[in-house]
Amino acid sequence: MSRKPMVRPGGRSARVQQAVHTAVRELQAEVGRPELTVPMIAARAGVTPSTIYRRWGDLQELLSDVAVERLRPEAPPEDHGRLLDDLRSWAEQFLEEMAAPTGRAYLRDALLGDPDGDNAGRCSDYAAEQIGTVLARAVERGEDVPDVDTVIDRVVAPVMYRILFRPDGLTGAYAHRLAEEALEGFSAGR
Amino acid sequence: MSRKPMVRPGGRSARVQQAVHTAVRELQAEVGRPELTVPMIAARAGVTPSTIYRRWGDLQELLSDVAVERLRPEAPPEDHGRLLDDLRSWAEQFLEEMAAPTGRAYLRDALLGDPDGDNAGRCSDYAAEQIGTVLARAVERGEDVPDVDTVIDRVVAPVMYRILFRPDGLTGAYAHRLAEEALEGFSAGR
DNA sequence: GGCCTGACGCAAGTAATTTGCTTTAGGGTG
DNA sequence: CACCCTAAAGCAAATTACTTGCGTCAGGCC
Repeated sequence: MSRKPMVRPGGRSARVQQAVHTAVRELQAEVGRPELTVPMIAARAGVTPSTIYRRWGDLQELLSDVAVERLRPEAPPEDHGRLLDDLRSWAEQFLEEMAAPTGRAYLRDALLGDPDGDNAGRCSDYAAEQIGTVLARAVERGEDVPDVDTVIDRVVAPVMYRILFRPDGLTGAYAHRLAEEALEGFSAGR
Repeated sequence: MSRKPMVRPGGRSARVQQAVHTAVRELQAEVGRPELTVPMIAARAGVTPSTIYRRWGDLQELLSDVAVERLRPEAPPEDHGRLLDDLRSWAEQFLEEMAAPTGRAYLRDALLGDPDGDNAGRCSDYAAEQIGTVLARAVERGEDVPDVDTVIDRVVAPVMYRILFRPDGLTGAYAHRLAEEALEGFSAGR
């Protein structure tokens, strides 16, 4: 029942979706997010506005789609050979990416135009996947590890909460501390 | 530099603000959030649309204002005579309030139309204040207590994260567990 | 009590959104 | 491979929302 159809690559829908997404990214860079309008995007994408309205409903849902795409991690987390180091480093990068002005903007957009919580769920899945990778590696090495959910509660949630609700004074050190505390009581704990 | 002036009660601005906020709440109940429009609110409040646009900028900022008001806690947390019980009970109520459809909607609105993060900060302050009260009482009793920030990281943040990103399967038991874990290592811990 | 400022009302102009109808691309079937 | 059938796109008119300039008024401050 989503407005985002599962289009096969190569079809016309796919080309339109591609063109529109590209147009959004280009225009975001050129004129800035607050000046963006649906007709402007449509013109750039070589599409009529009504197409966008019909497919995405409104600007916010479209931006939400684009934002989620950009929040998808591009590479698996770095491997430092030890859970504590992996998690610390991942948390730090995660925080830096999300707390940067551009990251925060994407995050807001992703949450914003998301009536059914679908895109938000996707963001959460990305993080869970990354953490799953880190933990799986540690298990492979024979380390004793916590649940993915525990790490989400102890690391991801605090970072997100602070980014969204109290955006001041976020440092890499904070991310490190969270990672360490999340591992207390496990073999990887300090 | 906010668009929300600190109007003294009794002035005309105050009356307009009051009328508009009331109109928003009434119409939210009557027609539902997605059907809300600025002209509709203006008509109900007995005000011209341009007044709303000039004062709030757009619908989202107005809704954000209204939402923050409704998220303000109405009473101090219950006193059960023991930190663990106080925190458990508070966390449960907090979760229930925020996870309910209406609470989630307010939360989203509050975050949503909030360019400067001002309203989000206010929400966080509300929670911090409530927790501060709970902890202060415990100190009064001679209990050993964690920081407000620790409780926020361990209880508030996970609840909020799940509400925003993974809205399924939230139960009071989860809130209890978070409260208990937040107090581990303190005199109130189980 | 009389100015002065900031906020509101009004109305005209501009831009965005919705909608009904037509056209077309491209997948499915024989 | 050609033909239909449907989902999605184009087009254009109608509606609705938003912006803006200017006149007016309330109410705070001498």
